[in-house]
Amino acid sequence: MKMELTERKKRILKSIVDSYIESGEPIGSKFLTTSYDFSVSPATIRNEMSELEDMGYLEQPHTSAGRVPTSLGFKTYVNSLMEKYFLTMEELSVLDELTSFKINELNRTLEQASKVISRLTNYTSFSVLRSPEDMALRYETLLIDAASLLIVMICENDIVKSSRVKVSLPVDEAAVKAIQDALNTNLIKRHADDITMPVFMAFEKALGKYAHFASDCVKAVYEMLSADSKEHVHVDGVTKLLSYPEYSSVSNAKSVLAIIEEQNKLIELLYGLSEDKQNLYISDDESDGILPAKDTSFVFHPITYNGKTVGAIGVIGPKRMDYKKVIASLNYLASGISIELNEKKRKGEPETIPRPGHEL
Amino acid sequence: MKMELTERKKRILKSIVDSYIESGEPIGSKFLTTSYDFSVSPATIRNEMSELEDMGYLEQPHTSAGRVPTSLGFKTYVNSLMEKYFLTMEELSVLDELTSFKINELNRTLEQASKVISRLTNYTSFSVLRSPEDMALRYETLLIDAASLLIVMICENDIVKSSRVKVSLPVDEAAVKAIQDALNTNLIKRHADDITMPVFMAFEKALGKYAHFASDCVKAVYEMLSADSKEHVHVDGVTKLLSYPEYSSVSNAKSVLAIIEEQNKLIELLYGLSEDKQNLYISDDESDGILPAKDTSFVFHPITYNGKTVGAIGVIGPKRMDYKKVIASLNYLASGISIELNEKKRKGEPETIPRPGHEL
DNA sequence: CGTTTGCACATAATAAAAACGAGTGCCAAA
DNA sequence: TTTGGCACTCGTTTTTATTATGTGCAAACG
Repeated sequence: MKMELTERKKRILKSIVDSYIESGEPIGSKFLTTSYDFSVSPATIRNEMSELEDMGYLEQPHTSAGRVPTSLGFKTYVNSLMEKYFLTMEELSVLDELTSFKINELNRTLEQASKVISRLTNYTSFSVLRSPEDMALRYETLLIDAASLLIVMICENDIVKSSRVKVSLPVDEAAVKAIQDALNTNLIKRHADDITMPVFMAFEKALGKYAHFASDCVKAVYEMLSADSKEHVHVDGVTKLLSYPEYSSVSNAKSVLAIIEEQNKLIELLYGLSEDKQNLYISDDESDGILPAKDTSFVFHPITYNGKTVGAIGVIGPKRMDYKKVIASLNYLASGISIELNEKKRKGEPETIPRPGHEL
Repeated sequence: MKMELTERKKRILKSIVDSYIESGEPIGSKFLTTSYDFSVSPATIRNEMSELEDMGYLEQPHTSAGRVPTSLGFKTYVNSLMEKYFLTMEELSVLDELTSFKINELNRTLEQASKVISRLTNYTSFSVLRSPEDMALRYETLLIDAASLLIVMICENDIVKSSRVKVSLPVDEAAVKAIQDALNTNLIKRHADDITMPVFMAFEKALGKYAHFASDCVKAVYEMLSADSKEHVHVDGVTKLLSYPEYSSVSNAKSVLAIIEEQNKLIELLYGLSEDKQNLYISDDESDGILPAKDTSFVFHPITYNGKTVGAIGVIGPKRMDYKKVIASLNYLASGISIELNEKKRKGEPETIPRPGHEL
């Protein structure tokens, strides 16, 4: 059955999705004619709706109800039907809170972004900071006192981690220097699992007469790496989900909360999608396997740094969420963060830019 | 109306609470006689129950139902009636996972503890890391390259933070040294808000000819302090709550989830209670103002370090939670963590303890 | 005087039946 | 191609009846 998506069908579909987003209730033919002025009778609309249903854009919860957009319906709505949303001044000022409150750590920036998004859209939001794979790594060491030294791990993407190492034998500057050199030649792998026994032994050997510090140092590095190499997920506004009728049944609420809590699922999903260059996921009722949450959709936007995707911010909500607003907000924030990152990078080079006065 | 809590009343109350914890349903007189062998008739039990109700230990949801313990009932149960719970070998091994996987940072230790507790008890768990107020503070600085330096903040309680400062004018060892000295004399206050304009100016003055670095450095310190001086809350096993019938109504679920999300409330509550030397909170239906969650209780256990309370781990669940198990688990874990902390402290002093072999 | 027995009363939970209403599908006519 | 009319379906709500459980009380018992 081949069929054309005529102008009128488009308009009807758009109206249905719009109305459904607002009300959450199935949309009937009569409702459409009264509130949208199609200058045709309900019966005509019914015919069109019937065809839209055959084409897979709509479906009926049951015989005697109005119609509801399918996932396909929502997707085409997002991709070609919905109008652009222009953020109001108030909304922009909410979003700008983030960038005005400058934070060095990407980690916390993303958390803040998530908070802001949730507040603005009234959906649950999340942020993911990817593990910085393949980024160059180097170490600095610092003598703190005779019993402890500090190992500083500096990653290409500005992230700095440090760990204080307490040792039982006295250390001195020379030892610290030796440790630094040994670290920088032997422990430059990015993942905690890369530190195998041979690596450890090579490191120990490189330390020479300071080999007795090897164990403590490697342990510290191992901890820093393993804390760093896992993705950091942050979720905000969980309770907001529960305000929407689609989650008024506890079983539904539970399934979506489970996803939120099982953050690995979320990460998996993001990875899968970002390969597809897609950034909208709508959970299908036929449960395509990835996520078992009914009537739920995910929208997210990647955060890039130097062309690489270093994270994402996004929104989780009912399938009928206000996509135009959500997408507009995510775009705005995400590009803001990405720009800031890149600027910071530029600023990082020693270029003798005139400093602004102190701001506190 | 003055009344004695006789032995038999105690036994009846205990039986009721035990049964109610298990079933979650109101307990009737007949049920008690059949399952507990009181060698009296239901009518006698009824009389006793009626008196227990007058005394405030029990209440009836409605006329034709069994009885349910009140908050007072639960409290007396926890304080004097319930038997001690002995953790099984399996349970101990779950708990011991935590200590076997040694982590340096208190922060992550508490998170892990929270995870373990949630898994073991099947309730929602949380951990709070208090802001380290009044702890001594000092700085180390490190030259990274001509365009950036590292400020390391070392706190008495082993927590080390660092921030890389990028500057536009070239720095050298002398400058770094000057910065370190200036920091250690002028910025030793613990809270971000303590950095006022006069403090900043004093710091700038102390820097002498390196005053142009002042702004960037103070900004970095400010960020570290403000990230540090707020409490860190971690919550685990949220979805587990929803399995209990008391949260099958969405409104109830929402109210308790709101608390979990509004972490400030949680912190407030903990502070309030730890002053009272109490560590059990049962949300009263009359809503005593602090927390508006029905049928919910909180149990937590402080984590101490050098006698000071540095945090807490705890459990949130239905009022009828399995207190004996929860309390036993919390005790075990919390004391384990506290001991480890204190040991680490001792180990920190240079005492030339023979090192164990490397463990990876 | 504490305990027991028996019975009436209250009420939540469950089930079944009835009335309602919103919306479609289809057909014949414009 | 569109429209009005109308029967039909099916979820929702309301009503009514039924059942079950546990208490409270009074009178009887040891």
